[in-house]
Amino acid sequence: MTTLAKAGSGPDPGRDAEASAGVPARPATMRDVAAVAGVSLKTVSRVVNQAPNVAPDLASRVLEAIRLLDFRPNLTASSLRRADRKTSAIGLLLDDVANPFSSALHRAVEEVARGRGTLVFAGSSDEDPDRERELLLALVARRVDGLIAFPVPAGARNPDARNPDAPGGAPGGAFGGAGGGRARLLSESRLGRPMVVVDRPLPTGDVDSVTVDNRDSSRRAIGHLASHGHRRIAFLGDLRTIWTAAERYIGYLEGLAASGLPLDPRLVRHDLRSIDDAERATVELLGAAPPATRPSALFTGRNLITIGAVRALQRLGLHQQVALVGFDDILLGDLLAPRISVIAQDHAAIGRSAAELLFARLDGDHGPPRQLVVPTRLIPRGSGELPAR
Amino acid sequence: MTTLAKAGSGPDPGRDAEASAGVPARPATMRDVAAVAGVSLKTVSRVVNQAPNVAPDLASRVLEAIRLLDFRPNLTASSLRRADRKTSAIGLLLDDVANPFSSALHRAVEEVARGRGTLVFAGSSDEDPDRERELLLALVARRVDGLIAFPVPAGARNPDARNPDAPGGAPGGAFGGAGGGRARLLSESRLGRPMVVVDRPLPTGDVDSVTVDNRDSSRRAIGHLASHGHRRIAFLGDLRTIWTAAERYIGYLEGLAASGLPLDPRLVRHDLRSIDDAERATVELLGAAPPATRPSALFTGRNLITIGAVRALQRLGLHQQVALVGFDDILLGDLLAPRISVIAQDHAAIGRSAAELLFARLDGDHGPPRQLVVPTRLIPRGSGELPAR
DNA sequence: TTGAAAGCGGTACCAA
DNA sequence: TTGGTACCGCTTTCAA
Repeated sequence: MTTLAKAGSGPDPGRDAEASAGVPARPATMRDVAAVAGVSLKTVSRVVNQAPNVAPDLASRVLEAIRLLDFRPNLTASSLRRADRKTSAIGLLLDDVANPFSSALHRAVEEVARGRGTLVFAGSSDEDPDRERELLLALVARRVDGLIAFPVPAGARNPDARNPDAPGGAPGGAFGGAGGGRARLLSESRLGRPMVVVDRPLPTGDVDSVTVDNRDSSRRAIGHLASHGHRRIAFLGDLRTIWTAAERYIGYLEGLAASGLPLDPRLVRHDLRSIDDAERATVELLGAAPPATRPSALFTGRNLITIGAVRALQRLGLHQQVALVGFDDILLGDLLAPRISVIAQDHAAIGRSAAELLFARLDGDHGPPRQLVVPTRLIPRGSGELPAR
Repeated sequence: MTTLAKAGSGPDPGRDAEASAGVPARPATMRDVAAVAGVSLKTVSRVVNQAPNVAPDLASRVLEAIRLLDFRPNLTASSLRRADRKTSAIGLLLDDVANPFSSALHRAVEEVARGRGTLVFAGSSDEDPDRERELLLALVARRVDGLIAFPVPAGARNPDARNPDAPGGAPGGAFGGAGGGRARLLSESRLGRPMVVVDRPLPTGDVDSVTVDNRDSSRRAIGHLASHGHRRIAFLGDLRTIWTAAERYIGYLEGLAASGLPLDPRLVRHDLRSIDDAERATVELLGAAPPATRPSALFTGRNLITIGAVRALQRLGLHQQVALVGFDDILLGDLLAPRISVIAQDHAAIGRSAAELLFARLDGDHGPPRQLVVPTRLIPRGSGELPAR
């Protein structure tokens, strides 16, 4: 018997359905392969996993059957039984997968994961604690090996209290509560698997994190503007409850102090949440006020704010007069006139570091929590070098 | 006995490990919950799945045990046995998750998936057939319910022939071949699960697809420029082997014809793969040539090309003279001077349509393949309305 | 070197 | 209403 034999445990009614009408056939299993190849299930397993010590003729029979049946291994079934329990999948919880910051980080995480044969589940929290919770539970329900997450700030909005039947991946709604209520899932770190947070650390500080030196780089930005003669530098920032926004503001204050400049509260605008907010605030700062109280330079604390500020400057025709340094690079910032000077975060490095840290944990690193800080880079392109006056 | 009883099948050595040292405990199972609650496994299953007809007191005992053990259902185990076999996960194969087009589409897919309790595996093919294949196999190995993919064009590069031990999710390297060689996996559609392709259809045309009306919108763009008096309109496009690039070029030709303009081959540049390529080509078109043969308007076939063209125009100081319409919107295109007129693709609509189509298939829609076409929008912002001369 | 049997964490089916 | 038992596709253990 040199060719394939339909030997083994007799005819296989399950697979026969394949030949019939357009009904999608059940995918072939190792058992099917074993039956067609006339070997045991275990032998198929050995061939699939490239185990040593399989007779060449048996192996080739199995390979042939695999081809014939279009068999593809079921990793979820295998991970269920395997000793290491790994699903070779990780979860990546971003604020918004479509945000350039997030997607650049995503890409870097993907690269590291790929080198480890791992796939990435990505999701957007929209800074909503309920969405964060829902996603986290769905990820854990699928037994991801680990998690990388932008933690949702504690004070974030929560429009409707607890959706009664949220469409979470897992049925049932009784899980994950450490005594019910709106407990923050992330900080509990009771998810039972390694996690690395990015962009901002958790208040508890007991979780691995990767952030940038927000404070120092903001201080440097102010120093940079001051070195070009600016003495009235405005700050435009996001919600102060957001850790990064708060840090950048502190850096601003430190920068003023270091340059011997006084803080003028009239030059500070917090809580800007959108491009429009920023545009309005910029117009206010520059338009209404008497000339003597106007800023000659702006420090914008986030990319959306930078965009709004640029828009306002252009509208007012002041883009060649008022200097600007923005935190976080903006795409095409080098096509504008003047080109926009920024503090660039290395999103790829952040993602790479986070992924490498996570995989180190998965490899058994049980050391104390690590707080990595990735450096930023001040890119002078023109807008930050406009002289005062 | 009103409180929880450690009844059932006696002591549970597995769970006892939890209390010991810092060793991460095995996650609690339904069996553990059953033992603690003093009920059968099946009753726990009923409670978890919110099945009707469970006595309230039993249910609350189970809930209490769930809380106590921090139990979280294992969806992968459940999907293995469940009749529908659904993993509630889909695969999204993009060219690059960090590309704005892709990530906007990703976000839209995520939203639809979320409404269905489904998570999204995202990956980047980089237009590399080997990466595409690797990702597809990894996705199938995890038994995603369906797939949404940017198909890698047939003629795409393939730097090194078949990596001998690619770190694919699945061990072994004998799968997916329809007879070995570099067979295109996507077009075979032998993955055994529903798939929707986006951006470009498959040559075979037998797979659901969502694209935009590349040809018509390009024709409209040319008509738009012609209506502003332009008679010498240049075309700058990507590789002609890419379907979208080819369609847009045809639209360009049709547009010229419709406006009664001759085709001047000297105004056509194909195979531009990067911002730099486009910048160089634009400089060539406008700089070297004698004035009479220079274009008064540019039609750029892709966002990277548009950026390169803008950069060149600015460098040459021609940005207020030479008109420009670009295919696909560019972020911040409205901050430039002049603001850039574009044919905007509705990436969110593409993603939404693709996801809805996919879920319709998952719901049992067995109709013939559908080829959806999403309309585009010509956004006049200034650069496309500069007059000729 | 090969295979039989148990079992991973759940669900389906049927009996009590 | 509740529980027992087989079993999903695969790996592990151990015997042949």
